[in-house]
Amino acid sequence: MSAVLSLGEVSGRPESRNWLNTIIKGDCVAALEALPDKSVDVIFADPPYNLQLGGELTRPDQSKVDACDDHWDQFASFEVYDAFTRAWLLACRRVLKPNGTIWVIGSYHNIFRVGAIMQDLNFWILNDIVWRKTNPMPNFKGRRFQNAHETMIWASRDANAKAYTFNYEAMKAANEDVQMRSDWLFPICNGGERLKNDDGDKVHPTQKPEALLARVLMSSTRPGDIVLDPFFGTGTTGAVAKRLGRNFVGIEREQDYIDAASARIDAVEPLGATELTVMTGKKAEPRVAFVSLIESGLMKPGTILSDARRRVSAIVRADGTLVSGVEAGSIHKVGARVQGLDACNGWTYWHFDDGQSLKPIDVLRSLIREDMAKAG
Amino acid sequence: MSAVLSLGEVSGRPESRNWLNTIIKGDCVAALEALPDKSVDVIFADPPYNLQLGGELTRPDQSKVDACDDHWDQFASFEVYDAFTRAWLLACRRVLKPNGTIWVIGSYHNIFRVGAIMQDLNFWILNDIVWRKTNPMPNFKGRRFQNAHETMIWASRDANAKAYTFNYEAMKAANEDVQMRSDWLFPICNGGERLKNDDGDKVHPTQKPEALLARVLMSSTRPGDIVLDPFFGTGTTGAVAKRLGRNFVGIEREQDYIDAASARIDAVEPLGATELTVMTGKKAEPRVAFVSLIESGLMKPGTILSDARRRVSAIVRADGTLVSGVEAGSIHKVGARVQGLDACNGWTYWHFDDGQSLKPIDVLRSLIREDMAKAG
DNA sequence: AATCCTACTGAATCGTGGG
DNA sequence: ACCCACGATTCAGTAGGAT
Repeated sequence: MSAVLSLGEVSGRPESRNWLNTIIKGDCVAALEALPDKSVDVIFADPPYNLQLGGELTRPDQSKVDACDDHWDQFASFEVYDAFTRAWLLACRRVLKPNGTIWVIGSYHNIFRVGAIMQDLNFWILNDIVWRKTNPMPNFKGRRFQNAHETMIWASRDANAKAYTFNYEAMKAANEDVQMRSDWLFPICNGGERLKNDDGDKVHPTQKPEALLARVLMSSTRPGDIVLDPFFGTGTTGAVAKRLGRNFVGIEREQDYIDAASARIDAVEPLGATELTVMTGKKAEPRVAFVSLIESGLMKPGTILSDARRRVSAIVRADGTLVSGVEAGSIHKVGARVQGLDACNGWTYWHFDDGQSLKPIDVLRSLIREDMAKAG
Repeated sequence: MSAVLSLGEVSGRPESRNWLNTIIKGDCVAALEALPDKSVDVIFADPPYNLQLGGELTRPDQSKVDACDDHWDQFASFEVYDAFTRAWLLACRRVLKPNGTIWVIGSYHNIFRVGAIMQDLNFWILNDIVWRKTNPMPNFKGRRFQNAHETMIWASRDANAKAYTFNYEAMKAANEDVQMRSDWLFPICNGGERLKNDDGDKVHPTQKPEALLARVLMSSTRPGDIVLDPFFGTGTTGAVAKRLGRNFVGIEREQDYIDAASARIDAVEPLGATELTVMTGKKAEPRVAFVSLIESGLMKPGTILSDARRRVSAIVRADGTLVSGVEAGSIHKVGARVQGLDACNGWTYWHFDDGQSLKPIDVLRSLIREDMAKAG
């Protein structure tokens, strides 16, 4: 079974990390306070939604809807819920690395309060993501629109944390080569994935689908990252993290949920390194200085470069700068000046003649990068 | 031109309503305070989003993105924005009829604060609606998911206000005969619908598509209702309200927007009554007592009724009650008892044999209702 | 064997009107 | 205010048994 730690067993010493890939049993805020500062890369939080349900709800066939009326979802007032929310978000903030990000999922019952508090605590919202359900529960009384989605807030630690992980190219490739949008379509957690106890009842009333977590982790973490889930429940976050080669830490109060999560995670087979290689765009690739083309002999000083239509030309100087008429400077700056623009990507703007046709100098950069990759 | 009222011209006397189908020029809160209590059916509000833009944003081709950097979208802090939001929401609340509803649209920059404040002010959220854009602006820097949606909150005045308007049947009919979901797909406003000035520049930076407003008003208002828009802008709400046979009131500070809105609304041709007839369900039809079937001779005492499969039968008594075995009572109560359920719609459960087949007694109720309609 | 029928279920702030 | 009768209202999917 996956290790389960009681609160007293958690080592707060940064070098220990005995809490890695374990479930910490205890209150969310107390457990968070046992973890060291700036120790996790990403947090996924699925807090109580504070549904304020009235009486019972029946379907048109008079069957009863099995509502989420668990004690842990009950709060006396908005004030109490807000205080709870502020406490766990603040504790999360301390544990999060400076360039880490946090995801919080909710519905209209709670997500507005959560989002406002996140902003108040200086988290910087990067996106709100809509999980569109393919198969939501209908509105049985015909008094509202069918509540067919939930909302996730994705935020960095603060507005200045620019170096958070976002696997833009991988998301784009996974989405027919267009940018991944802020609305995602997934079925609710059903069928074989849904954990049931011996009586055939669901173990947890609000188990999230693994596909949702997989997209969250694939987009905002790298293999080996540490993912914290302060409301672990039956461990969807842990199961997906393990499968995707990420480390997890879960916090959970209820022993039933811990037992189910632990067994579930044990059964997960991690994917191999090849499957996990994240598609990266140019951003993640090493920077190449234009001068290194000259240094490596791929480009000779004095070479004449031009734009794709040979309307503008420039001469390569030995120091890696370019001259075009009166303009001199980097490939980017000169490219911008000759076009009268503020900026320009010189790698794609400037071309060289290889004897047959004009090719962008970017192809030479690719050769350099291949060499860099071989060198490890 | 549509009438434009200055603040002093607004009549606060309930019987005057000289502000109907006008644009009130002035500050939002001040103008709201000039309107009488409980005087509007629905409010649609598109408040400033408080975008906190950093520097300029350029596309990959180095063209500049024309951001919404207007003075009215600038707030010094979250506190200032919150105070502003609370003030206009509170003013709206007083003006709203007890069974009225309010729509507020926003993005992740402001919608969480707005939603939390709405809850604090005791508005009762009915749905959050996601407007999915078919053609959102891309994320040019590749650092986030494409922000492809905006969020609307639909709320009643308080939790006890149950008699708000929701045209459930019309929405369902408009959606391939399944319930309308909380995620709506529309293009952003451009092309001929987008108002441009003589220079070809857009008149308003955030003009909303008429299709969005049309669904809002078709779902939550009836012809003749009064729709208030406290941030009228270029009058999309007014134009759609007029077209759909609803009355509008707009509040706007900027003369340029007022001029554009006024001319725009003048050009709108209202639809006729036939086109505007709202599809309704059984809920809207008059109640019929089962005994009136007997009184009118459509059903004779002693008739034997059964369920659709002839598994259960019952005898009609002269007083409009039913007997089935030991159970006796109304068609609903006996229907529930014989099925072991808490409730049952006797009109659809019980059937009679017309010599050819079993028909639900509901067809007889329809005949009664036809007679009632003829009689006026 | 393939198809059909029935039962069940999912984070739900889910009615109206007369006495 | 509460109480109670009336009677309106569901989509996608899974599971298992019947045809």
